[in-house]
Amino acid sequence: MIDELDRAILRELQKDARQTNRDLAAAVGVAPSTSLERVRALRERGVVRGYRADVDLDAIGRHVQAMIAVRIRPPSRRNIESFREWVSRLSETVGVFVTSGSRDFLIHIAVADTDGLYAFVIDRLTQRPEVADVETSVVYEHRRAVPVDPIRERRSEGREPNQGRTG
Amino acid sequence: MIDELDRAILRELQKDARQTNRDLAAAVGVAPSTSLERVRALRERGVVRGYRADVDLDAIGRHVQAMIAVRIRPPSRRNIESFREWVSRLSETVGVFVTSGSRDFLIHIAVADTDGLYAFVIDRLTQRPEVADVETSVVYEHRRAVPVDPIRERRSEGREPNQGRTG
DNA sequence: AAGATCTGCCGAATTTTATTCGGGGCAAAG
DNA sequence: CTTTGCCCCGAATAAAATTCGGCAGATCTT
Repeated sequence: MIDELDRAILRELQKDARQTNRDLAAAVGVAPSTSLERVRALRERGVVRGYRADVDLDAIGRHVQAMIAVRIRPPSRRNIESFREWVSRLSETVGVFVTSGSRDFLIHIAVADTDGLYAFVIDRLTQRPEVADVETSVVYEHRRAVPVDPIRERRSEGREPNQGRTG
Repeated sequence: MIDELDRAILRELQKDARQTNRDLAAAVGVAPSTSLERVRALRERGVVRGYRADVDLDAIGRHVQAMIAVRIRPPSRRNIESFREWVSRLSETVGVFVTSGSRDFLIHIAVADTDGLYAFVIDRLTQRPEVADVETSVVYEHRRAVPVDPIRERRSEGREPNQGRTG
């Protein structure tokens, strides 16, 4: 389903999703028309959901990031989904993880300063009656990785990419 | 520093970082040459760090995601930085948060299945002597948000964008 | 208040890139 | 050994990015 050429393309598009198709083709070692077709297929199959700018939160005035663990009581579907929708829409929210374990949500937020962090917790979160418990951790650093490598790939029946002629 | 036009551009580039500059210009209501210049400036100033493809982890065979809280003992700079570098490079790792609070790291991973999750914890993490405590939470869902809106903006001396002539 | 100056926007011309499409090689199937 | 299918390639066309001279409005200067 996903061959080595696809993976190479995904790696490149993680590094720079806006590089020209010519550069992409050169980087992965195929003709531009080939990489164009592969990228189109990856999008159509939903492997690539889209392309996003990577914005420096500090540069747009959000100098403080935090991860907030929240417990919902009772953790009914109704409460979970309702809270998820609500928190996703807050302007402070950068990401939302719905989790198992002792906490139901991990909310990644970015705010202007520590006052903003405090205000988020005591003004926003505690507004919600289903929020039973909150634990805040300041995020000192956040790094993203490039998850494209094959993970203990189960042997698939798919063909490897045809190398064809090279001239 | 960041005016409303910049913010509109950032919002658009969150929706689709690969839309053509013409479309971007139309979406934010300026000429293509103007939006091109703005985007170039945003990149040069470091507001936009780059552009990344949004890859569906499930579609590339990583069916299980988890958030793993790790405590490092002793939490010395040496141990923290060494662990951060090491964990960032693992193929399972999607993101790494360095945090305050009772845990020093939050590691977002994506693996093939629950076996892979178990293996990550007992084979990888416990290999490291500085890892004192590990707590795993399965991630049922992960949503990203679009953090571009102004957050309690301090009044800055920057000029608002000149609207100029419209014809 | 009037002129000078600066900033940012515009639009046409040029350069670069994306996109399309017919054809060929390799591999598996018959 | 022939057929079939898949993937890749490269040239031609269409579309987009990029450059740049010039203008409008705001601010500064005198």
